[in-house]
Amino acid sequence: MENHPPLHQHRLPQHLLRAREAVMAYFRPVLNSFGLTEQQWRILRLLDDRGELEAGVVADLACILSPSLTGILVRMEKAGLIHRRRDTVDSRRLIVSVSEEGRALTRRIAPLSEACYEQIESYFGRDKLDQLIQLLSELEKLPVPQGIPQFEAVTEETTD
Amino acid sequence: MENHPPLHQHRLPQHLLRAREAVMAYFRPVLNSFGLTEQQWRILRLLDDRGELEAGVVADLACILSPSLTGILVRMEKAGLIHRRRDTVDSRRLIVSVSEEGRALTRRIAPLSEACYEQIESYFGRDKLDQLIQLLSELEKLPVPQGIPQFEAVTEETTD
DNA sequence: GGAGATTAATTAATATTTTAACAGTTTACC
DNA sequence: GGTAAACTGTTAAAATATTAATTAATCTCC
Repeated sequence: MENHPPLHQHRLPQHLLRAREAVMAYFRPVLNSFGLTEQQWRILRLLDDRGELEAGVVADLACILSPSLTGILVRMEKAGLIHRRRDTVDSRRLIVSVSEEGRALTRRIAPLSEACYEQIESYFGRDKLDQLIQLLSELEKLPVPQGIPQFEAVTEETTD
Repeated sequence: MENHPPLHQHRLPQHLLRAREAVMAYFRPVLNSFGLTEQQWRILRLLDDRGELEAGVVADLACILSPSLTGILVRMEKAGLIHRRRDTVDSRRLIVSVSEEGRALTRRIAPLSEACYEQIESYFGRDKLDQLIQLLSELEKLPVPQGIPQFEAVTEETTD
């Protein structure tokens, strides 16, 4: 029967936001100096790692909603970074892959990205970094909330 | 002389993004059902906690850049959630405070927010939640990167 | 084999992000 | 006392986010 403080004072989303902001302060200038946005870099690395992917998969993995993705992919193709084509079997699907130019750019940026990580590690420590990644990986696996159950607490009869 | 794997495979920013996405999946429907955006909710709670604040402070604490904040505050005032006024001493400064209507809305939402946290805790565990918050708090304190040192590796004369 | 449900991507409309440039105030310094 | 520098917020323009509606293709099942 312990009396815990309210959980919402944890401000988990805000901490995640601010932590990301602190980290991105290191990476952003590098990406921008190559004319890339954060989203474009996420997509480039994804395609470089996994080969060609369906647009929907890119959206999921890169945390970009499909309406945003449509425009981003168009601009990236126009910039020569990727190729877009329709799936021959199911022509609803859009298949995306990195171009040679995009791959070359990725290779140029990778060492600079690694240098950013080393700066961060030198301040934050390898152990805590690993520990943090581990916790985040688990948190990402949170089950999708079922049917807005939050409202049962409000719409159900008040039994007190 | 151990050979660590490349740090950039950690993908820290992406993990922070996806973790936040997983968490916000719980909160977003609640906020949206009250017609609030994430940013508006961050601002409302900030003002409810700390009383009236300068716009610049709101921007810092809520992780919103000032150009975005300008429009958001105008719309929030139009919606009756906040008040805006100029500082009488230094008329450059904009003072923002929550309205009665905004405060009432905050009070209605707070318990639903708490319910979301409890769902998340029941899955993730109190210990790991506390541990994660602790790590994030430290990461937020990363020093601002100094002068884009990443480029010394690229702009220096190629000696090969 | 075809009407209706489902899926994948796109368009539309509005809000927010991001970088840069700008305008109005205040401060500092001579 | 006046001017340049610094500060605070705003506007501008392009990109992205968000929700809803739409299009096109596939699937289901009768």
